[in-house]
Amino acid sequence: MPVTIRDVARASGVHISTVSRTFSAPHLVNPETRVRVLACAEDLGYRPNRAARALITGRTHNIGLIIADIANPFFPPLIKAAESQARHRDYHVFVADTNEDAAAEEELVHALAKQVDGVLLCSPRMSNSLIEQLSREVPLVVVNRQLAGLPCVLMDVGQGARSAIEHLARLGHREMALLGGPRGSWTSREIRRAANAAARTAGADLTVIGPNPPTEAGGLAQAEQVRRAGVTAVLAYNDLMAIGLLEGLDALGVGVPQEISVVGVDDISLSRLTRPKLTTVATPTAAAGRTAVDMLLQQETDVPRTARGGGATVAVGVRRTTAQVMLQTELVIRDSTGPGPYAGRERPGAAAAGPGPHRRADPGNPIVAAGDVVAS
Amino acid sequence: MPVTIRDVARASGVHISTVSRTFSAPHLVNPETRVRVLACAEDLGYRPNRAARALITGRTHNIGLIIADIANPFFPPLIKAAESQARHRDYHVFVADTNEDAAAEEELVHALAKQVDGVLLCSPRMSNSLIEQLSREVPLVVVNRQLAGLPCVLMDVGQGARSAIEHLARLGHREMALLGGPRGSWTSREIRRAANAAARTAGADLTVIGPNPPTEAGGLAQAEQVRRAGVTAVLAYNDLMAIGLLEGLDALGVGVPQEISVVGVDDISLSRLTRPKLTTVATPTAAAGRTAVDMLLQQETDVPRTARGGGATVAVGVRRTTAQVMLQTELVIRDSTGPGPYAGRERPGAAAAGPGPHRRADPGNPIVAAGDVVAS
DNA sequence: GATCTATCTGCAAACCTTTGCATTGAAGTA
DNA sequence: TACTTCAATGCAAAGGTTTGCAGATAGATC
Repeated sequence: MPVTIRDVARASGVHISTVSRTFSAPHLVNPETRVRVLACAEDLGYRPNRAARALITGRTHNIGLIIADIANPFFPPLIKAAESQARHRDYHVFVADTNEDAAAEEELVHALAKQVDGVLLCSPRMSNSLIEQLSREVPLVVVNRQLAGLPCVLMDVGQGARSAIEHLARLGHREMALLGGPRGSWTSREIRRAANAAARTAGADLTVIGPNPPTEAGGLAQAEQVRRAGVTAVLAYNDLMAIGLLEGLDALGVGVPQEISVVGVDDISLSRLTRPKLTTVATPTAAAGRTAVDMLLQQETDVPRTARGGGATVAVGVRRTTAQVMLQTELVIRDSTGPGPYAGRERPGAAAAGPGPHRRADPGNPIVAAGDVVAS
Repeated sequence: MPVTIRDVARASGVHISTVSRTFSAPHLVNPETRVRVLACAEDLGYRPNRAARALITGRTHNIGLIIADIANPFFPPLIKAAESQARHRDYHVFVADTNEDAAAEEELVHALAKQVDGVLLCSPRMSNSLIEQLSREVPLVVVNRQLAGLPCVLMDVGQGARSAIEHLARLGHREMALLGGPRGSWTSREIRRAANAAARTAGADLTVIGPNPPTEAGGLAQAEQVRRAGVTAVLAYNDLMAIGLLEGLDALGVGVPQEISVVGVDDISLSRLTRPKLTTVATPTAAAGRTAVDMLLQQETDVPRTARGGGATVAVGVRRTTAQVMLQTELVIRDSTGPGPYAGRERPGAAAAGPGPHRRADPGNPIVAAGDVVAS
């Protein structure tokens, strides 16, 4: 039933290799023949079998995109940017969701390995060593996690957390809490590290609550805990949790930002819709998606697959350049943060929320830190 | 570099066919041999090449899932349900997003065709005839669109729209508006049809505004228009638009539900977070995802691929059973609807929002309408 | 001891392409 | 005319796997 290259060859009276070339190397075939073949192909509804083609060329023109949780609105912009970038380069993106499950991640990488030319691993939850091991099976680009020797796209959440804490300190907050993210998240560790340091510098106390599932429910569940902690400001691992917290505090009758200020991370579109509107650290998700695709495809052209090669084994210690890209974040001040108990006191220059920094439209220009790494 | 079945065969001193059987038909190989082969495979890190396997078996154990817009929170529950159901059946799901673009849809079906065993087409925007044509290339299950001769999973949005209009009429509204969805959407047409009929029955006027992009921005953009229409109640094509409208009305200083009542469709999780909380028609998205996967896999076992068969062409007029499943929807009354200008007047029994129907946890039990269809 | 069975394994074709090399024929050059 | 050059096409191997068939070995039966 499915029409193959052979059918087209028979119909147009040429050899299958000519049909093949009509599609993959048109300049090698006589224009007259070409039109005839194309007509027959069109007639029969022939489409080259990509799997068979991949088997011999070693190129599928597909990219795998593994995501911790599609339901998290943080990811769609990244996905869409990756898809659009890939499309421009004549690639397709297949997305898969792991439900924040490390085992599912590994499973998916294996499943994708031979069906794609590379995999974008977003916010992985598995261990570094496993990632390294998998990277030997299929080209990998890691997003939101730093790994020596592997190409990574990072967002400077550390800087973001620092800005957030400084913003809160300037507003006169001293007792703060950090609503931590999920276990195994590099981003969560970065935020905690930076927030701790910034709090110390600002002379503020920071209570860490967590780890928590990075969802609205995760934030909601800790509202009581937050109130009991006696803090006047909270930085949440992401907007979803911040929004859940907003809800929880509202249910408890706690005023935001009158009694407690809340800051999120990500600047998902939803954060503009809550009441109060959420102050948050904007992360350049779209730029991350684009960059990740570029890095993957770059890697592909650097190290062409040995499709036909066969014979010689690749020498150990091949020099491979792996870049690590760090994208900038930015604090967006909205309505969920307000003056704290120490506003205007002691710390000169600590005014109420002034006309703070503003969100630039998708920064896009990375601070690049590239390095040569000797592959194993 | 990539280790193949041949390497394992060499290492364990057996023929490649034995290695193959060790994985795909273990009972046919001597236990001793099996453990030896498995040990070697483990040692070398061998994983069967799924593409090559698919080439000969005709089965990829992959399912394609084409989605109009991943950023729409309506879809993630459907995606996750489909993934989980597929996983139970030892299948993987690859998701692709089309940005509501009909051309991208077609393109993606072609790209996926030979790499998956079937495609789930969710809320397609392309024409019926094109869908039918594509269904000859790869098994298709259509979600959110009714097509004779193809397996479909539908949600009874007509019934939902009717309930919504009746609810509004009972509350004493007479002048209503419908915020239409995107062009090419079956769901949008269904809602309009049912809403019109229900409004007529209830003696209410219904102004249709649209078509609109099914996004928050789409709803926001029509807020002014809604106010000018002089209506006291609005039914929106989906929650996203309803939420945008809520925002827009708020900006215009129009009270919801005091001045205008708003109803959405979908019951996305966000609709519980807005202020006021959104009254909406809950659609069984998770059940739809599960059902669609089941129907696709059912179809697969009904019509096994002629992997080796070759010779005989399939007879024209093969009898194929295609089921159409209709899933129930349910009105969830929250805070965005309230009494209208005619509350308590004229229509007996029209009280203020009473303890209305409540959301059941994922109905899941479909009303099935199956039929035999003669395939072309 | 001969025959039969069951169990295990090997052989080779098949799936659908791509591609290096060989072949053909025509056009261009000396 | 004899030669080279070039464009267009065919040939056949290769890619990694599955699977029908046949061969081999061992044990069971008479």
